[in-house]
Amino acid sequence: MRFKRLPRKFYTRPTLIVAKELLGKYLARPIRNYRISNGVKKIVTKKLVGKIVETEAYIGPKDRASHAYGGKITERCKTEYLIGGHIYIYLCYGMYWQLNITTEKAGKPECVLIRALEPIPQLCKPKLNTTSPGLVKLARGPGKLCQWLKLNGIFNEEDLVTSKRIWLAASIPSRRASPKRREDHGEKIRKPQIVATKRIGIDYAGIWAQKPWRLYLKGNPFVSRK
DNA sequence: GTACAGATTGAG
DNA sequence: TCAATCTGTACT
Repeated sequence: MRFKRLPRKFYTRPTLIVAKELLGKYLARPIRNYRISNGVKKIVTKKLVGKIVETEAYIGPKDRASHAYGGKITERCKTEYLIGGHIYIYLCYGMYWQLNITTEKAGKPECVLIRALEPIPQLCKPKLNTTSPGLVKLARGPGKLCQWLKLNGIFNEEDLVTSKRIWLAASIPSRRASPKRREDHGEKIRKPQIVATKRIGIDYAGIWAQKPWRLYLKGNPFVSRK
């Protein structure tokens, strides 16, 4: 199976399970640019692909660190109440966009913050330069990854199950893959490979700040705050 | 209306 | 350590 998109049911499960299983999944982001050359409009397509290596779970309304704490609905956080599989993206500190993915059924304001990606050079178009020392910094951190993927408020409420400009897949394309192959669930991340720590930047949240809801792949150099 | 903190980041 | 600079909240 080649780059098959994660289905709705992947996202409509308990948030901590989704946050854990998002690790190792691939995020694809085709970018179409229009260039005018001699009065002729040309479409130039780029594509960025990265593996998710760090996530954080936000479980409102009980979670003091969640924007939906106490069940509040603001212009910003109302997106969190959509059914699992939608993008909740918001501006942090007035400068940096934060990419979240909603979980659970509609009306439950829970989501997963994507904190870091490992860019996959050979899957990007054009291919990334693997010798570049800047590769590791491209998407290490929630603000950085949105800059790299050119994500902003336009993507708020985007549906990852149907969107043509961003999606998630369990596995990467493989020439060896047979069409008859059984469903591919992608790279299996085993428990010892996952580190769970307290979330970053939410020390105001009392006991909720201590919850081990930040998850990342052990030893992965693309994880933030090393 | 004003004041201030925040799921960040890079410069000094 | 600090400041960039929007959004939400708690005030005046």
